[in-house]
Amino acid sequence: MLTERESLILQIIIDDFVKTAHPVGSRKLAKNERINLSAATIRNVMADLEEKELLEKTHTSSGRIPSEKGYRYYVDHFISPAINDNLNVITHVIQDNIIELERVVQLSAEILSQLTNYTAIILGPDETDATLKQVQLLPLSSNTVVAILVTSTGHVEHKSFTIPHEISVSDLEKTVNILNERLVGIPIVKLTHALETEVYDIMRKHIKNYKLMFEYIKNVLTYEESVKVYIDGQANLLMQPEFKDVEKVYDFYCFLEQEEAIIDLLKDIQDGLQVRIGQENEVEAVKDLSLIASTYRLSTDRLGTIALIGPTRMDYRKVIALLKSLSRELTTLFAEGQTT
Amino acid sequence: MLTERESLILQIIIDDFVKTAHPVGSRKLAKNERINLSAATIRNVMADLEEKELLEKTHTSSGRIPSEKGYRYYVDHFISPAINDNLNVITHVIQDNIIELERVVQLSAEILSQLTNYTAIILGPDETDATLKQVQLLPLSSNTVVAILVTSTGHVEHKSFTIPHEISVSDLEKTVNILNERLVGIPIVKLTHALETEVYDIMRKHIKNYKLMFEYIKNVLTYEESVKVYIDGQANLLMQPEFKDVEKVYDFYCFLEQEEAIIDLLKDIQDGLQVRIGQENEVEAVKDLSLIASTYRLSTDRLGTIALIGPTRMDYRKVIALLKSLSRELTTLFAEGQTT
DNA sequence: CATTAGCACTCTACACCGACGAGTGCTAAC
DNA sequence: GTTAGCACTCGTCGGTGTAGAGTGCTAATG
Repeated sequence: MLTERESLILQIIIDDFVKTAHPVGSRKLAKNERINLSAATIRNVMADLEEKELLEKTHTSSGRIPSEKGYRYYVDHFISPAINDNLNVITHVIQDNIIELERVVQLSAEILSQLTNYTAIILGPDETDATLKQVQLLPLSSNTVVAILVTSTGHVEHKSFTIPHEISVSDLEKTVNILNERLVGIPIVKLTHALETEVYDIMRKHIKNYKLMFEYIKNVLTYEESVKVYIDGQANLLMQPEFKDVEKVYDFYCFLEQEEAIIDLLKDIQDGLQVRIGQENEVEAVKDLSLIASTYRLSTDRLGTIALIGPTRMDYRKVIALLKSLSRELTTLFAEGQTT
Repeated sequence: MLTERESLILQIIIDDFVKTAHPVGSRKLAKNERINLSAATIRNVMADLEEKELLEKTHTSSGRIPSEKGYRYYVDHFISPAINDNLNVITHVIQDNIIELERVVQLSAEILSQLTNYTAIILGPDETDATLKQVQLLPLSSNTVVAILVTSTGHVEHKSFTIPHEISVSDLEKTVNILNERLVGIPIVKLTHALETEVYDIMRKHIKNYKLMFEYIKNVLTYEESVKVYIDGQANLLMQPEFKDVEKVYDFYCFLEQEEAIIDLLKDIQDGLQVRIGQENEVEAVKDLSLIASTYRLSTDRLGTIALIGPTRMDYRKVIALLKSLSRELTTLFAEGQTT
């Protein structure tokens, strides 16, 4: 445990470093109004804090910078969990009283990244246990068809195909009927299986070109990614001094290009708010960045994730308050429906 | 016009500079097998080429680098328009004989960026003159609805809403029927107008909460962006030496974050292949990069754009061949439908 | 007359040096 | 316990010198 004085100094050092990105020295601290100690005393305290691994030096005679452990301490002890000012960030922006869910999420990412100057990532809910609500095959021209697949959660997937002449319109219609009869209500992930056990035989009886048709249907019903990823403010991080060398930028951008990696990073964010500082992240490309993540609730059983990525030197207090507020706001927004 | 010798030297200089990114000097050129001249002679030729503004120096005693005009000359004179090797880049990759259009386009962008190490941008076709094919409102739970809108071109748009209790399921059904009766076949851009002239009165007669409902419908039918943008290989450019300073990276990435800007950049790419070198681009953020763009045809009247962005020091020959080949390939792919 | 060898010149990249300043740790005095 | 003072460390910045790559010009050459 830290003494009162140590706490104060650690806090001021972090606040200062977050602002300036320069190591902070004892003289500078001594000038701070909140401290009435000489530089020498402060040096002693700083030495103690360094011994406790909360501070680091960049070289033997430099000022101190917070270590990751230092940030961790800051987050755990200096940020009151009670900050619950509802900032109404979103509600302020939505003038329209009609809420289009996807748009709201996208907007949230935008706002978040603009307000913080970090990179915002929002995941839609995991749709893996949704069930099939409806299948539709709509012919567009003589040889193209658009297939539309709706899940119980309102997720819509569509694919356009060019189809061979062997397949007739009436066969398409018949097939859709069969699918809707047999497959509605089945979990998305089990569709391909159900297709083979439930549908194949029926198709064989009623459809002329059933083999070819079956291949198409299988393709339509093959579910791909289950989570939607929204990113905003990618370029923001480039302005941070920790990104001055292109190497780091490259690693990070490669990471952002892979949706799976992003999902991987955020997969174990459960209820509540999490802060992961530097090495605490398991994903290599984020190991010298910090992640603040929280969940929001689209409906009782559909959880989305909302996150910010920035340098470890990050304004945790502000970001945490913001994210907390936003995730709460999103949840109530989706729960209540529109606010007339 | 250039002499034989000048042509050769210009060509070799550009080829070399494209490979190494270092200014090329006379001694280095003299060693090239394709040239049997002394360094001094070459220097004279280079001076001539510089006078014609095809070459530049980075400082008084440096080797030469191509100017933008030099690249332009290279592209116009040294790249035979006849390169028509069908590389079958796409067809090689699609093992599956079922073609999902959107996936193909996405895949193309991926392949293109991987093969070239530049950034690939593909635009879907302009959908502004498509007409409405179908509207659907599917209730998901007591207070959520998903609206699905299909155009004649197979474009599917969907929006999820939370709706107030005042609106009943039967009213929803009635509304959808009215919409499909009255609006199918109308161009997307004119939907909001048609809604007010054609539908409002009918709704008033048949729907209980017609005013509120109308607001929702209006929202559903409001068309947003008309062109889809696929980007791949954003990070690629970071490896190019011309991106070593973060400033440039920042500008470029800000550009990529704005879809409108991208569409703006590519809007006047018409039939055929275009090469825009550096300043030839009108968009500020791309003024020191080069753009190679071509069109592909999804169906008779639906044109998409496929483009590569890289440094002006670019392997034009390779890129042009590749893009030509790919755009042709896409066009035939979509025209023929699947190749069984 | 085109080509080439030679030479003086220019400019960059790089390493090195020294001064300066910010900061530390330690010790002795308050 | 706190502070002033001092020696010491290290990074930054400007200047300086050298090596190397490259040029332009001129005079010699075939």
